[in-house]
Amino acid sequence: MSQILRQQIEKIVQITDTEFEYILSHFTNKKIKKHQFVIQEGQLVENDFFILSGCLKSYSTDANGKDHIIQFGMQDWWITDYQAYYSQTIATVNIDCIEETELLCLTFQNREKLCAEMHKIEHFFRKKTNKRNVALQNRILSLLSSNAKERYDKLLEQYPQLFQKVPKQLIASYLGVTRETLSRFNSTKK
Amino acid sequence: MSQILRQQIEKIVQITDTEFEYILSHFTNKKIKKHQFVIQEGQLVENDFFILSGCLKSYSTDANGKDHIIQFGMQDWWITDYQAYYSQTIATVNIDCIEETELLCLTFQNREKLCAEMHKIEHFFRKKTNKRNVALQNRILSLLSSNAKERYDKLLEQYPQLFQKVPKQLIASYLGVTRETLSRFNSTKK
DNA sequence: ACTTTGATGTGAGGTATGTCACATTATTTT
DNA sequence: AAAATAATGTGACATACCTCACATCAAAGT
Repeated sequence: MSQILRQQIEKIVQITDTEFEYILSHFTNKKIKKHQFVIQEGQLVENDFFILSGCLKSYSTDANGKDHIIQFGMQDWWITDYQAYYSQTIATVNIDCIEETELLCLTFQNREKLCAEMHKIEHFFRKKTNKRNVALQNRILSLLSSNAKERYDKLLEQYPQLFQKVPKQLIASYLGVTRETLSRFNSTKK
Repeated sequence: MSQILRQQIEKIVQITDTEFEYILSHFTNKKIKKHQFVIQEGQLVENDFFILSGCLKSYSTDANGKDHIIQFGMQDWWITDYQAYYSQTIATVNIDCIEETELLCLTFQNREKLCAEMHKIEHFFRKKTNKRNVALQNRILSLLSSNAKERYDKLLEQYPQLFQKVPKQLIASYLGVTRETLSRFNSTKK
């Protein structure tokens, strides 16, 4: 199962069996049931999570009690409260499971240790973060330049797997619209 | 002037005079006048730009010919079309100068060379990108959870310097509202 | 200094999306 | 299988924001 991580790393840098064993020894395993929290607002964020299987969401609750989805997580993706993780402070977001999920957990200390010890790994994480940057920027652009329907269509096209796992009201929250508006896209065929 | 770059690097990793000289030798200098382009849609993106002085904007033009500001750039910030830069493809955005600007230019090849040769520099760029990630994510959250007025107030609070250099219509574009809506915030005092 | 160009303000009316309420249909849980 | 819970659809109405039009004011180029 943890081979998924190795595959992801090896898309960017080549590593030996021994090196992978060593890297993996810095992770811990966690299995989490549906509806359970991985990170809760106010808690210290110790880990970044690599998703072996399952599905999660990270979201922030605003002043009016409304949730806004920051990110979904599925197999092969990483998820945490990055703001809190990188600065080792308390979470401002919640992360919970949409379905039963298996994670590899990497503490900040272990991440920095690996990066310091193995230049290759620092390279891997840099490249990974670069990609994340581009994705985030595209989402901003989508929010700035497209209406709700266009954003919906684009997301459906880009991540069809997501729509099998995630209820539409969460998709709506991710896109920044109400579930009602999103629902009406099915009838209105413009 | 290029000491600004050194200061930024040394906030994250310590380097010697010789090391800095070496790093700097991988940059080229560029001076650009107001209204001139640094990157144009369709061109190959060779450089990432470190801003020594001045002010720039990067923006994307949508299907209806409307511009959307992706990022501003001021002293001490980096700017480029990251999607095109990281994948060494052609630009989908434009970057031009809001006022006369002085840049340090780093080609992708030189960036990768420095990162490969100096672990410290790879570390620096990783940390830098991490921060950028957090900023981008906060902007997404702001677009999802705040109305135009709230976004405006937050930006004004966070980057007051920006409002001295940049016309309000560009601020509007960055926030994802029309200049008219933004203008009305001055009269309406809610 | 004058002229052009760009930035800002403001009114009137339009539209996409939000809100609330309730019905219907799936999905879990017992 | 029944009961409870969550997800979805849809109507009526509200509203934040957009569009277009024109006036004013500031800045830049000659």
